[in-house]
Amino acid sequence: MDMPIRTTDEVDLDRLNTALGFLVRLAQIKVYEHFFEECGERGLKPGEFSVLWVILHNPGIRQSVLGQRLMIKRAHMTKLIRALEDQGLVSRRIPDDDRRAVEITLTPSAVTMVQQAADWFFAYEGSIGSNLTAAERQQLTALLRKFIGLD
Amino acid sequence: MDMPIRTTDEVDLDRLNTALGFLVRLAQIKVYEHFFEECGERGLKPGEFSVLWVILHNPGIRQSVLGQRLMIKRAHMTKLIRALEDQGLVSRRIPDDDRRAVEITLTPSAVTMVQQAADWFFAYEGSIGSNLTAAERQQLTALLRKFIGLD
DNA sequence: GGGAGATTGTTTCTTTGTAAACAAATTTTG
DNA sequence: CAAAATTTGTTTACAAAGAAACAATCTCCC
Repeated sequence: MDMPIRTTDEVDLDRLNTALGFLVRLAQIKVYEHFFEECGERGLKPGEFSVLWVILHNPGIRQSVLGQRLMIKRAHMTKLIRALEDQGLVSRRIPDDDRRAVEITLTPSAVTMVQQAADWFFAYEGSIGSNLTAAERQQLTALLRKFIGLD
Repeated sequence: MDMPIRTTDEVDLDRLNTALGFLVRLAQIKVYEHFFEECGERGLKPGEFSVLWVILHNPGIRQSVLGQRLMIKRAHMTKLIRALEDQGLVSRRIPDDDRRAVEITLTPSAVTMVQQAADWFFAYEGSIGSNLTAAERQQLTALLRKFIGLD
């Protein structure tokens, strides 16, 4: 009778070892855990920051377009924007030429706040993948961009 | 007054373009969407399959070890295993040498089921990243493995 | 041996995100 | 032009996943 597995590195993943979807999921979880270790106390989550950052760089962007680019579903986007509005960070405007749509802008105070948050956010982003060499890191970034279709 | 953004590819992501954590998140969402397009009707989700697959290859594995390897939190693992048990796919055994732990095994019917599911699951896994060349795909896999610390 | 602390799993509560049904406005098409 | 189909955002209901508190067991150390 063989010994059952007791420790993590004994575990045999077999074909899962080279399954791209599986590896991406693990990478995503690792990134998230790493974020909350380092920036958990900052009060701004990765999703919130990226939404604010994109609005900063694309003032008046429509909710639907923002959602498409960040791959956030409409139903969820509504809640995110609503919460940001409640915090006084964004304002919504219904354009005349399409009264279904909503155009989103940062409030003046949010502009400075996001610019300051960018300091620690991108410092954190840079610290991800520190077990890779600079070349590997850049290669991984490029491959992910191509994989996602962001080129 | 400049025109607000109307279409997805006009959106300026600025520094987010090379932010590894952000790209990983997008990749993960893309994988998930792709999975449900192709395999949504199969009745077995990626998380469930990977749990069953790892139990198949590591019979008697402990719940905690399984969770560590797949990066699934204990609280969530309890629910997953419970659901699989309710479907008659796994059985739980409390070992004599540590009566806190739970050892998990596939039921005989689950063994054949998982082996069959592996056909379409890994076919799907192989279809991920079809916009990459074979070399790029392999490179991405290797980099992700190193990034995760799976070597 | 026995108490302090760690590990393992469970339960409960909350957060995050999705799905489906809906309403309003716009576009398409016959 | 008017009916049909589509787009956009919201609401409601639900599923997936994590956090914290807890109970049971085990380990360590005196």
